[in-house]
Order: sequence, then C-alpha cells, then structure tokens
Amino acid sequence: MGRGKIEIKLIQNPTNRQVTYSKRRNGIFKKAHELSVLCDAKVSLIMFSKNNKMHEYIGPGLSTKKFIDQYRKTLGDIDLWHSHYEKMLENLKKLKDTNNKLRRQIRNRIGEGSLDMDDMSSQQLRTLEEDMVSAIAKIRHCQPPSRRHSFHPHLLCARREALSAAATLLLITVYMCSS
Amino acid sequence: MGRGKIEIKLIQNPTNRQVTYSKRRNGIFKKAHELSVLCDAKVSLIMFSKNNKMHEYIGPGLSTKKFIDQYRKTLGDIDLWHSHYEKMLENLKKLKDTNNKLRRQIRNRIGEGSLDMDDMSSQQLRTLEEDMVSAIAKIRHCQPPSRRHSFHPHLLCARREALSAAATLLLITVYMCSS
DNA sequence: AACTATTTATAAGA
DNA sequence: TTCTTATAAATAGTT
Repeated sequence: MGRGKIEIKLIQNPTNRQVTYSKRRNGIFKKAHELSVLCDAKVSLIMFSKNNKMHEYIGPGLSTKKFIDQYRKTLGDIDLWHSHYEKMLENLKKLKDTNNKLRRQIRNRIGEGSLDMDDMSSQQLRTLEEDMVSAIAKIRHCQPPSRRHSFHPHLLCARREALSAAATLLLITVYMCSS
Repeated sequence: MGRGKIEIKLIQNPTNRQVTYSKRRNGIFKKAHELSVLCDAKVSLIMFSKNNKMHEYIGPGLSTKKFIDQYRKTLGDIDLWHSHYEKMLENLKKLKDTNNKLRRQIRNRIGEGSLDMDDMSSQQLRTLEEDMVSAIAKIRHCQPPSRRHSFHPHLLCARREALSAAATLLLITVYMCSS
C-alpha cells in the first residue's frame, strides 16, 4: 500500500528499512490497540529492531507478567512452578537417601574430618551431571519450527527441562557441599 | 476501513465482535509477519480472546523462550537464571554449615535414629519461611501500572523474588529432610 | 516530517 | 464460517 507495491523481503537500504520499521511499527501498535478495544482481547506485542531497541504494546489493564502466566497455563495446563517444586521434592527424596548413606558412613568412620564418596555414589553423580549437560544443550538448541497462529509444545518441554536441569544442578552442588 | 467507518469502542454484538476479532487477528498477524521480514525485526504477538482462546505469532527463527530471555535482559540487564544460581550457591554455603552442625550432633548422639533441631536452627528456619511467604505474597499482588510502549521493572523484581523464594523453599525442604 | 497515489484491510451484506 | 465489494486506512515513494 503506497505509491508502489513492494515484495515482502528484507529491505536492503538501511535508511529505508528504518523508516519503514518506524511507520509500520506505529501501524501495528494502532491495530493492536484497536483490536484490544473493539473485541476486549488481551494483547501483548513485543518487538526488537535490528539494533535491539525494544518496543512493546500491552493491552489496557494488563502486564507482561500476567501474560506470561496465562501463556504458561494455556500452553501446558500446568503451573510450571508447581511442577518444578514437585520435581524438587522427588529429587530431594533421593537426596535424603543419599544423606542417610552419608550418615552411615559418618558413623562408620567416626572421628574423620572429611569423607570420600564411594564408587557407586560417584557414578550416580556423573549420571546426574550428564543429564544436566544434555538438558541444557537441548534448551540452547531448541528452535521449534516457526508456525503462525499455533502453539509451541517444544517450548514447554524446554522449560520443563530447564527447571529440571536447575534442580539437578542444585542437587549436585548440595551433594558436593555435603560430602 | 470497510463499508462504513466504525468507532474504536467495544463491539456489543457478540457475533459481530467475534467476526471482527477473527478478521483483524488475521490482519495483524500478517502485518507482524511482514514487519519481521521487511525489517528483520524480532516480533512476538500473543493474544487472548474474550473467551480465553490464545493465538500467537512469533517471528521466523525465534521462540517465546528467546523472547522472554531477551525481554529480561533488556529490562534488567541481568541473566535471571544466573542470578538464581548465584543465590543458590550462597544459600548452599549456609546449608553446608548447617550440615556440619548436624554431623557434629550425629557424632554427639551416635546410635540414635533421629535428631531434633536445636532452638536456634528452628528460629532460623522460621525466619526463612516467613521471608518466603512474604516474597510469594508480593509476587501474587504485584500489579504494575499498565503503560504502553514502556518497560515494567516491577516484573523483574517479582521474578527475582520468585526465584529467591523457590530457592529458599528448596533449602527449607532440604533442611527438613536432612534432620 | 508531510504529502498523496496506490495498495491493503476490512465492515457490511450475502 | 467464507466470499464479495464498497469504502476506510495504511503506507511507499516522493518532496
């Protein structure tokens, strides 16, 4: 729409691109606002320009936090923090067992200042660490195919793994600190 | 734009509203896509209709996770996960001390199956728990004023507190499990 | 930043 | 919903 038709592809001329970005940004913000008013929809629009300047529109009476919360709920029907907590509890049970083993060792080697992990614990630790590293790698490389108007289940998985990884990392540290 | 001009205010007729929502949603998604291609901008557009159906557009090669990460960075210049991890490490140091105390107790009461926390530890635990509860309350009631095209520093604080609270919660649990 | 010839989006009707 | 079309709105190129 304008003096001439344009192809939808990267505008090479930087000045031109900046001008178009500015004009269209205003246009889309206006559209977002109109939509939120006309239809009482919750709208969140965040953009970063090529030089990483951020601009956002958030519908009236909303905040990005609310958005992210609702997004999570809609996406996975799961309260992610709760799920995180559940996992932590589960892992902590394992930790408790480990601690009990440690205590047994303490009793057996009473009087010693420090203790070494036995081979089995060491192996478990290594497995945990591998799980963590691979989970983090997955998160880093998670690039779900771009789809319009659709959900991204990959994202949920990645987050679950991130939280799991963090919990695991914590456990490893606890384990190391307590040995 | 259409057969007649319309005022930008809530469309009362539900059918009409739904039709307009559907049409304009497609329009704005198209605009978002064009902008992201023409100007190589990173665009995230998430909306919820009046009946809480979600629709989103995410620019090519992006994910909402990346968006949230970049959003956080722009907002607070902080990698929240890293900050979380730092806090965990700090708290774990305290946990280690606590564990050492426990070990001393174990040595002192060798042969017993279980141990009680002494009064001081119990008080520390209660303080931790209070901190957590108040942090969670803050998060729940955090409603920053709605501003268009602007940042929400409140959000960052709330998240920081959420993570801190989670870490604390974990420590409390660890403590309880290990006692 | 303005201007305006065109293209694009869409309101109303079918 | 989907299509059609008259009209409003957005904007590309120009000044």
